[in-house]
Amino acid sequence: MDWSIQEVAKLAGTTSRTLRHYDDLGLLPPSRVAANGYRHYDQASLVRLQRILLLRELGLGLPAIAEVLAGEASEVHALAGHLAWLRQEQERLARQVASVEKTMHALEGGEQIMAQDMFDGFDHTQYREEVVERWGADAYERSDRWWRGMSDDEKRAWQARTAALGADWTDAATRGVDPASAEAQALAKRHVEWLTGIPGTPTAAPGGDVKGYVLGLGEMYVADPRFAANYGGTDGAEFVRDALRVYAEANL
Amino acid sequence: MDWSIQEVAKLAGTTSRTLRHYDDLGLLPPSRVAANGYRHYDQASLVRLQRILLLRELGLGLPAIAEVLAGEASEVHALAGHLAWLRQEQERLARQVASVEKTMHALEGGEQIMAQDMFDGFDHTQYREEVVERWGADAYERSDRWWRGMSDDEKRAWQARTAALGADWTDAATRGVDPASAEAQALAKRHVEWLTGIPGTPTAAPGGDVKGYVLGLGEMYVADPRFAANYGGTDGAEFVRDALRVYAEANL
DNA sequence: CTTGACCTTGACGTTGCGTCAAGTTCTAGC
DNA sequence: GCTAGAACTTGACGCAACGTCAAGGTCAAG
Repeated sequence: MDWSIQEVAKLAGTTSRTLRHYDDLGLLPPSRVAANGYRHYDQASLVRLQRILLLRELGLGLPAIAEVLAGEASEVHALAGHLAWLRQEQERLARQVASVEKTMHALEGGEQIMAQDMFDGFDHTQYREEVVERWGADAYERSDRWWRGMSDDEKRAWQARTAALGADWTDAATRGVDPASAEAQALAKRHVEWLTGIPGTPTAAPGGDVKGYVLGLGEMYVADPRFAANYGGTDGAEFVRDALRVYAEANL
Repeated sequence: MDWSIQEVAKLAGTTSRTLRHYDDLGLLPPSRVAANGYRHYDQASLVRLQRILLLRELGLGLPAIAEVLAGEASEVHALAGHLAWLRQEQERLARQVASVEKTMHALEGGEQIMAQDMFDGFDHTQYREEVVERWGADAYERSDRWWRGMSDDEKRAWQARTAALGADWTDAATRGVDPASAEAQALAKRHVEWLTGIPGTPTAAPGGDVKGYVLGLGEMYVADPRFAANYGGTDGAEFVRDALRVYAEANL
C-alpha cells in the first residue's frame, strides 16, 4: 500500500510542496522513489507525517521536530521549551499592544508624545513643579508656550538634539574622559548653547545669572535620578556636572 | 551640521547596516552623499529616523512606516490597523499555548492524545457510554485494553488508517460517487476490514451478527453528528451508510 | 497522437536586517 | 610621504517555512 505525493498531501491536509520540503530537509523521506523520480509514501510515512504536522501546529520549528523524531529529545522536553518561548512572545506582544494603545491615545487626544518619545528625551510637563518652584511660574509659562508653539517636526528636532547631546555625554562619561579635557569642554559648550534654546530660563535672557544657573543644574542632574538617567546614571551625571563646573568657571 | 553614518547610528541606537538598509528602501536617504560615496545625515534625517525607529518599536512593518512618513496614511490609522493585527496574534498565541499545555498534560499524565490528534480521528473514551450501552461493558473493556495496549506508534498508525479512510469517504462523497459503484464498494470493504481491527466488536469475533452491526453503525454515523463529522458531515455520512448498506446486503 | 493531470528539479520571494567579503578612503602617527 | 588602522562602500548569502512560477518529463485516457 503506497500513495503518491498528492494523495498523501490530501490525506494529511497539506501540500505536495511541503512534502518535498520535508524530503529536502531529510525530515520525511519517501518510503520509495520510483525509477521515474516520483515519490511514494507508505503507512509509516503517514504516521511520521502526522507527528510532524501535529508538532508544527503547536508551533515547533522543523529542527526541533527533527530532534524529537530522531529521539534526541523527548516530546515533553521540546514542548516545555517551546512553551517558555511562547510565553515570552505573549509578553512581548502584550507590551507592544500597550505601547501602541498609549501612543494612539496620545495622538488622538492631541497630546504630544514627549517623554514617551523614543529617546526618553525629557518630559516637559513632568517637571512643572520643579520649574515653577525653582524659577517661578512665569518661567514655566514661557517655557510651556514655547514648547507647545512648536510644530511636530520642530519638537522632534529638539528632542533629537536633546538626545544627541545626552548620548554624547554618556559616551564620553563611559570612556572615562577627563571633565576638563577639550572634548568634555566642547560638550559643555554645546550643553549651554542647548540650554539657551529654552526660553524662560536664565540662559535665554540677557543679563541673567547664567553661571549660577548652570552650576545649579549640574547639581540637580546628579541629585535627581530622573535627570541623571539622561546622562547614563549618577556617574554620568557627575561627569556632566564636573565638566559644566569647569566650563562655567572659565567662561561664564 | 551633519553626521557620518556611524555617528547617526550611535545617536539613534541602531546600526549602520540598518541605515544603509533604509537607504536602499528609500525610507531614509542620506541628506548628502559625498564624492567618495560616504553617506551624511543632517538634523532632519535624524528626526525622520526617530519616527521610523519609534514606529518600528511598536511593531509596524517598514512598508507601513513608509506610508505614514509619506503622508499617505495617518499615524493613528496605521497604528489602529497594526493593533488589530497584534490582537490577532495574541489570540493565536493564546490558542497555541493552550494546545501545548494540553498536549504536555496528556503526555505527562500518560494519557494518550486521541481525539485531539491531528486528524480528529476519533476519541476512544468519549464514546464509552454509547459503546457500553450498545454492546455491553465487556465489549468496551476489551476495546479499551486493546487501545491502551498499543505502542504510541501503533496508535498513531491506527489513527492514520482511520483518518485515511475518513478522507477517502469524504472525497468520494463530495465527488458525488454512486454508493453502489465499485469505488464506493471498495471503500465499504475497507471500512469493514478496518472495523475488524477493533476487538470487542461483533466484526472481530467469528459468528457475530456482522451484518446487523454494520447496518446499525451506518445509521449511527448519520444520526450522530460527532461521527458524521468524520465523513464530511451528514451528507457524507449518508453516503457512507448507503454504501455500507449495499455492501452488507451483498456480502455479509 | 494529443490532451490534461501529475510529477520532477530549480530558483526567486517573503521580513529586516546580521554578517562576512573584498575593495576604497580617511586619519593619524612616524 | 608612507603606512597602519579605522571607517566607508557595494554585493551577496543567511534565516523559517514554505508559496509560487518556470520549464520540462511522465502517465493514463480518448
